[in-house]
Amino acid sequence: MKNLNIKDIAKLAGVGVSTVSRVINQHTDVKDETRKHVQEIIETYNYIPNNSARNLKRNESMDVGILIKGMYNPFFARMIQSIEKRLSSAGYSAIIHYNIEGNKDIDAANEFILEKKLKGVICLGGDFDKLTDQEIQRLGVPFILASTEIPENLNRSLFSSVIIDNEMAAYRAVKYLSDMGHNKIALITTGNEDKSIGTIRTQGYLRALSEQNIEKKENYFEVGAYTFETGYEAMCRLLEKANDITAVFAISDVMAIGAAKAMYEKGIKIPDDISLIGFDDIDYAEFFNPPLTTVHQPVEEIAESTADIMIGILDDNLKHQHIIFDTEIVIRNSCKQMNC
Amino acid sequence: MKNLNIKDIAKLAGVGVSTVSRVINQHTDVKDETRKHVQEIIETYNYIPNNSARNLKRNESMDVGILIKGMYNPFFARMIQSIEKRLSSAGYSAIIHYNIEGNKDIDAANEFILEKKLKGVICLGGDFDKLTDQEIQRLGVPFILASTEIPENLNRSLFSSVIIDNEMAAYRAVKYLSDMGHNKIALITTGNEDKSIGTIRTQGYLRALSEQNIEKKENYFEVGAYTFETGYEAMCRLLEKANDITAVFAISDVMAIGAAKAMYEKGIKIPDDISLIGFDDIDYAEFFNPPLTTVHQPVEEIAESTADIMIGILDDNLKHQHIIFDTEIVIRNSCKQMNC
DNA sequence: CTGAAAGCGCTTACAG
DNA sequence: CTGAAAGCGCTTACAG
Repeated sequence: MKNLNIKDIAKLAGVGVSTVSRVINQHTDVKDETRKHVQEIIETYNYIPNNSARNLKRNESMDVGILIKGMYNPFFARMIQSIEKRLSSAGYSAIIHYNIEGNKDIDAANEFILEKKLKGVICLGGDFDKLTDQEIQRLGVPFILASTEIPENLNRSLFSSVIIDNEMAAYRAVKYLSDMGHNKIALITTGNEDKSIGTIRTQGYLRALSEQNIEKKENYFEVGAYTFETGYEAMCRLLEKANDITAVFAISDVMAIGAAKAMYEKGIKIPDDISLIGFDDIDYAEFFNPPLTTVHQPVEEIAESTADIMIGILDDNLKHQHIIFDTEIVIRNSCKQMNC
Repeated sequence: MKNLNIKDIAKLAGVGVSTVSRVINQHTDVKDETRKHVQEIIETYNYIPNNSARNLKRNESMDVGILIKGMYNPFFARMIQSIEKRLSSAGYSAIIHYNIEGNKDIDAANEFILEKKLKGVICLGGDFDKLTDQEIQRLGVPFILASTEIPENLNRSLFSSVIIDNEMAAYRAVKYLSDMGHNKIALITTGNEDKSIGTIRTQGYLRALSEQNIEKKENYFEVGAYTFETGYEAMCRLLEKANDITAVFAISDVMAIGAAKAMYEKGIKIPDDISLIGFDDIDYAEFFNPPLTTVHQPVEEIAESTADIMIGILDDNLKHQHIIFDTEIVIRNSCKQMNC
């Protein structure tokens, strides 16, 4: 069964293709009678316009692309919803595209723009380590990076960014433990494949140690990969090689919770024996037992700012801007003052 | 800065557009020298072919679409990865599309097929309540439903499905509680907006009660919406209106964990005071405290079967089939024998 | 091995 | 209010 095209419908309806097109696109300048008739034909034959052809011909859309890397990020679903809502109340539509791991993000953005004739692109996550000014300029539309580390060498006037200060947040988390009297603080971080966020959070940990004059110990380090299992395994290794630790900072809640499992299995009580602090404040954190002390990510705010910047640039020729949200530690019960 | 098209590249390279096209598409019949030269021009000018034009012109692709409804489903990310891997080792590519809530799934499938010239479509989740044979036939390509309830009135030879028996699984979960001596078993399910899975699991609960001659009580029912918060709130209400319950069956782990939080807050111990059983066996279930007894979803198996059926139909003219996976209860520590 | 030309299915001036 | 025609950027026979 061959699919009908606009020409077939025009013939069936006894009108020109332009008229069918006008009906499809809800143009007002069609006689009511004609419109109804064409609509009937369309429904009867279940005609669906071909999007490729539309995109190809169309000079312009009202669409903003959301390019996502990292399907597992627990925040992205909520951020997308929030961004989508704002964009649409400003008259724009969001088109979501998940970029495959291993695909260069800036190239994906470019293709996305060309194919969908996008008005702008928002990136959630992604690796822009080697991004150049030239590459950004080539996009030709407003470009916003959200929740990803941005290279320092870039010309800031070419793009926007909405992030948190990961280094500072990690610093504060570790400082918090230190202030509670801990000086044997292990770190569960991510490995080399994660070039951005994990590395920066590790830097915050190191700065806190050095400012508090706490010696950095090699055996206090372990590496996972943003999953429960790897957090669990990392903690098992830590308990083997560093049985004197009194606190653990995991750079993601998911890994923190995996680590907690390892402790329970060994009969180690949180926070009585070891204090545990995570990062992200995912939904689970609050519901974990004991509720997990962690660094809160202002997910809604990031999403809303991102959308607002895009809309601002598109509507008012607002300039590009760079927003860094402050983070707060959410104190729950998984950390405890050291006995003196 | 205008974007270059294939014609511009052809001119710049001093060749015809067909040659550029051949280079882009890795056809073998181009002189090495020519190919290299064209490739250089493409890189220098950072030419990116327009996908809309390609899709429009192309008669056929080697792509299978994965149409997803419900970004929050914790399993879909893993399923997609698994399906993608299998498809690609059979020579097909997966194209992922997230359908927006409120959009009719069968229409989205149709558009998707037309636009991308898909060889087949796999649906993860989605609502096919009112699907008709005619609508399936109109797609014109193999159609597989995975992890979603399928209407009974459909002609089974027109599509495939890979699911678990949700009714039986829920039945067993409740039977398990009953076998442990519980007969005051509350249910946290989903509301009317969830027409498929929630309703079926509720039916399993009801059948277990009736077969065990346990009276169904209105005040043992509460409704949430697949989130922690709604699970928590549902449990709070349950504790108000049904303080004699000894067990709770939540139709999703996420809600079960929310419910657990409510119990902790009230000083109710799991499983000593109330037993708790969930559904899904999400990663977190094992790491919860106490580890959550739940119904395991064979996620990998569902994904692999789905991919294999698609490949089979595409390659060997295999027929459509309907697979129902058996589920097992994973016994952890959140349920306890009643004292007699 | 290469190029000119037709055509994929639309939208949009343009003319009426 | 309506239709014929050009053209979006590609791919693919076809001819050489």
